[in-house]
Amino acid sequence: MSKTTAPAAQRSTYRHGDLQRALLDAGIDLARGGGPAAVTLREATRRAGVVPNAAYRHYASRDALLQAVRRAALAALAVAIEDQLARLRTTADAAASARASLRAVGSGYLKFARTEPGLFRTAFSVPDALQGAAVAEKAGASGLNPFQLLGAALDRFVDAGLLPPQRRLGAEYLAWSAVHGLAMLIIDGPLRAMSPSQQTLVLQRLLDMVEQGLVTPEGAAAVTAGRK
Amino acid sequence: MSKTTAPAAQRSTYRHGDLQRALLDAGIDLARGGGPAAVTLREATRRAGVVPNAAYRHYASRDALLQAVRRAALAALAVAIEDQLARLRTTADAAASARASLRAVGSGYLKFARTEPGLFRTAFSVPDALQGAAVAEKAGASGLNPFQLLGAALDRFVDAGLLPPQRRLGAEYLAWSAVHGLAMLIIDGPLRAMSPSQQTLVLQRLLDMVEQGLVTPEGAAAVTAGRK
DNA sequence: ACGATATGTGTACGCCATCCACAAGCACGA
DNA sequence: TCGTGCTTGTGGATGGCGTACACATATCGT
Repeated sequence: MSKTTAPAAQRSTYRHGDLQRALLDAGIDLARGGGPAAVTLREATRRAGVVPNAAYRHYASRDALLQAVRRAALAALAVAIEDQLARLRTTADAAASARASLRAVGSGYLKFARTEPGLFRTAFSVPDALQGAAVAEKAGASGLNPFQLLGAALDRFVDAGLLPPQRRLGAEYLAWSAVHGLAMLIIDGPLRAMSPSQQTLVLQRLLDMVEQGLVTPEGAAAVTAGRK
Repeated sequence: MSKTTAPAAQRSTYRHGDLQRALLDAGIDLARGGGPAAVTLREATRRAGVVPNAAYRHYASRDALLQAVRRAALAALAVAIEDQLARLRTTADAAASARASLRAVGSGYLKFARTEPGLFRTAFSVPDALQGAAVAEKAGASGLNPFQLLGAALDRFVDAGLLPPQRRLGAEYLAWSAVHGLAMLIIDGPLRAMSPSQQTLVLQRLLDMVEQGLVTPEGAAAVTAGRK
């Protein structure tokens, strides 16, 4: 009876359907709660109702799973940024809307870091392989990169004539560094204790100064004139 | 013979002398090579020539040891910054020397991040206790904090009349964020692949823009006038 | 000289990643 | 239709890790 026809219950669970996806989801959930250190093969498989070794059919190692979670976290950050961008009302004033979109990117970035610290930390955690020394960069460049979104906001500054193209690259690094650095300092740095309202206020002032650093004197003059 | 007077060799290793320090040194060495994940109680005790549990007489947990290593790494970063500051030639021009010291802090910060990525990552890694949610901030504030050094550089901007005091706090956040963020992006972010020479060039331009963001229009005018 | 205290040892448990051999389901061709 | 072979999950084992508990040994104050 048990030999020729296996019990249906056992057979139904033997094939999971989409274990790869289930493991990834479990990993994301773990990262959300406890950062990269919390995503463990055994717990992920446990949540998927499967034996630990089953994971190896879909991910070469724990680090491979973590890498997938990292990509997902990065994508989630990008979505959060796009959310903020979508909130913007369209305006005819190119300069104003360029500034607005930079602010949207910044606040989306920060909001994600604050509301999903585990995922944020995971997104920027270091793969095991890189811990020691430099490693040849892999392809990557999957769609919807947060930094690309920030770059797009800078494009609008260039289009609006606020930022001369030859200063574009330096401006990009400044904006990346400022926003990312602020998020890091707020997440686990000396700014951790600040209240959320104060944090957004700091972001506002920081972006003011970034703009002041970005905008070429002539551009700034033009804007000031236009504002009056 | 073996009862009344124990053999000297055994007695000499039973008391380690300064195991606490030895464990910390081992931990620092491990962090240097492999980042925070590499500092493990068992390996540290192994290097100190002692059994794993001995560590618990000096550190309450692995995380406690890691915390000590973090503090040491932070102090090492501060030393690297002071090194760069010490290289500066003294000048009468207050404005010029303020700018120079900001640059020194920035390049010290970045140089440390590049030459000691393991320690840098360890310095800013997150204690286990904080991984999930916010936690009441402990005292900390030990001497020689990198961020205090950056603050001191900004003091000189204020003293030189380049930065109005009421903009001081925002300026501090901008400078922190920009420098720290750039270091992060270079260590494990999208700027990892850049050559060191290009990285320092980016730092230069970034600091230019930070200054431009810092300096009040009147101050800038004064400086420009003075330069001519 | 002796007892309290600090420091290191031994043994053990549970969690983890990972390796190997095996079994169960499925897909496709003889 | 019945294999035959590939994919996916299982079982069992190994070694590393943090950590708890009981024990041994050195040192120090009285």
